[in-house]
Amino acid sequence: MARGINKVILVGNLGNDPDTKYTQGGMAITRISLATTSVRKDKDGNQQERTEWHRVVFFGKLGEIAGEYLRKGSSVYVEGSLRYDKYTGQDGVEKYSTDIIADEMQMLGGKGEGGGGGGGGDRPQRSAPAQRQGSGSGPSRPQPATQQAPMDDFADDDIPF
Amino acid sequence: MARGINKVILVGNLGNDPDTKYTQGGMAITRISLATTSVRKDKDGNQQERTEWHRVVFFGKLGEIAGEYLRKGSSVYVEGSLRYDKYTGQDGVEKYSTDIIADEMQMLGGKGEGGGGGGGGDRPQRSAPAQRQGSGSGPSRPQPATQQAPMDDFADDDIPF
Amino acid sequence: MARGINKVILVGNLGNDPDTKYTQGGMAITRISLATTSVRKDKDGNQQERTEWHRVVFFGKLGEIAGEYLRKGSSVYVEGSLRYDKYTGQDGVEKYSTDIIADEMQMLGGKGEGGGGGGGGDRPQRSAPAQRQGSGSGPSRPQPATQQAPMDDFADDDIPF
Amino acid sequence: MARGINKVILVGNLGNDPDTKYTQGGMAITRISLATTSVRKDKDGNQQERTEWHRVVFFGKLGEIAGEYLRKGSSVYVEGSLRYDKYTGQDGVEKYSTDIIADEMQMLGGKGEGGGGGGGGDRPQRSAPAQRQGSGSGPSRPQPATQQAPMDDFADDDIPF
DNA sequence: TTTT
DNA sequence: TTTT
Repeated sequence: MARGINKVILVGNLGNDPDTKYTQGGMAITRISLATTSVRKDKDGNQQERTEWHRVVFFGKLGEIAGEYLRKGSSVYVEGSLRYDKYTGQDGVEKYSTDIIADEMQMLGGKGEGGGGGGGGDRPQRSAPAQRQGSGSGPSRPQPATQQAPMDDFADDDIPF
Repeated sequence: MARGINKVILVGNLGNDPDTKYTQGGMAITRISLATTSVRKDKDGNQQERTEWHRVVFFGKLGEIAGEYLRKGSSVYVEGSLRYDKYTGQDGVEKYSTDIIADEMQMLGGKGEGGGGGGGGDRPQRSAPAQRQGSGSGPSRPQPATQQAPMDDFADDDIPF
Repeated sequence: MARGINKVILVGNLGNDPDTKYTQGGMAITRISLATTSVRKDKDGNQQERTEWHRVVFFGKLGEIAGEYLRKGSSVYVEGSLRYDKYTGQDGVEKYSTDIIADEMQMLGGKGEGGGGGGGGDRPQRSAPAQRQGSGSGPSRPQPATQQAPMDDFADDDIPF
Repeated sequence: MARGINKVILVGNLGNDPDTKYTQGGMAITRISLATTSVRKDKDGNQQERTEWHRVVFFGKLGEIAGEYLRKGSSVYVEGSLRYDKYTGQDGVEKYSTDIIADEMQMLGGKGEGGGGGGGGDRPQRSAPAQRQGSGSGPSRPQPATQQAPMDDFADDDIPF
């Protein structure tokens, strides 16, 4: 049984096109970088902005939809949970990453929306991924994420807890 | 104006007593480490548990209340927003931290509840902090948190965005 | 595809024991009345309390768990969505009801917790409902709920949208 | 102190232009009717849609912003709490209403967005309400809301709990 | 890196 | 009554 609640709700814009990969078992894993901006007045009365860049991960069916319909600039609602990971970088140094594992998504329009797009968290008929990419195959765009974490070879087991 | 929604909702238990410090201006900053556990069945049908340790930060009035009433083991509801920071460690290496900046809190009872306690996000009359601790004063308990970030000297400006 | 987000998050206490019924198809439908209280200071500086009584409905597996483990006084976290219904009362007058259709639940302890209880939103092994109750069977406790709506005969189709 | 959590999160579209009134003390009270639609497959495999119409109320500053920037068709994020009211209709019959008392709002664009609009939950400089309407003054558009509740004369005290 |  |  679960103990506790771990819930994240985001509405923001993508800083880049989604990055979709597939596990050896064929499960889609799509990553996006999502901006939310807040404002406060500092003590001098000036407007101060601060943008957080959230690393959001979509698995499976949701990963396919996200990869197909979201684009740089898209506005999206995401619901999910926080996952903290620890890994050893190529430089041998321990690093930490924070991801939001999405379990619900809804497109909200906004600039960057692809051509025929539409989509949503519950889309009934959607096309299959255009093609399977083996891990490591294809040009892997640089990740703009705040916290870099490697994500190259997936087991099918690499799913959100 | 804010652009986007950045909201976190947690219900979990404290891994340690809260850690309260005060800015030079007297503002309380309380940190807790909050556990949430989820379960899934792996492909062999075994129950697999995974615990996330969230770093939650309370500022000002909420920081005083959290520091006074929460204890190791306490169960608490927290609402806040995600903040990602980047800093240079003492070893000169760039590091990243993720905090949940709380803006609402509610005690839920459970083990670890202090003596007369009570408290809540809106508690009307509460006592002032017992004493000011200069930064760095006192034994700083080891944090069970996933991601270590230093937090020693605060300006009064060091408040959530 | 869904259009929009309709989400409710509650933490509160049950005003009565749960009321579980079963559809002809054997699906459990459990209703609880959940209290949340807020406080504000009125203009005279007096504390003013106000309690909302939420009608929460659990279907299926969650309905069985809720009926088995929740009790009057139990503290519980509920996540769900709002559903507004319109029906004609026995007096021939049109009436309206508002329900929260739960899709997640988590017990938080507190007074009223049953004997061996435990439970949670994801409990793996739980016993089947002790017995089927035909609609109308058994003493139907008075509901403290704000808005009364009849709920006697269910089709198996009477499930949350 | 508050006991419990009572939180609603909505993303939807307005079915009509907002309805703004002012209390005698000059506080804005804006009401909107917000649609969220969900879909499920019935047992015959057909897509079944269901739309909920939420009555959302904005008070004070937020009421002014909502009244000024939202329009029929606008897409909006709303966060608030549930409030159930009971009143006696003009026919002498007791009735019930459910409102979401908003405490955060964010425009999401979409059709129906007014002219120069913009706005958001935190908008720094915004114009004052065009004019004060005494209660009862002006043609009060019919409310499209699901549950009708009278709302004519406000005391300044008529604010969310 | 987004967006308004 | 909205929207996709």
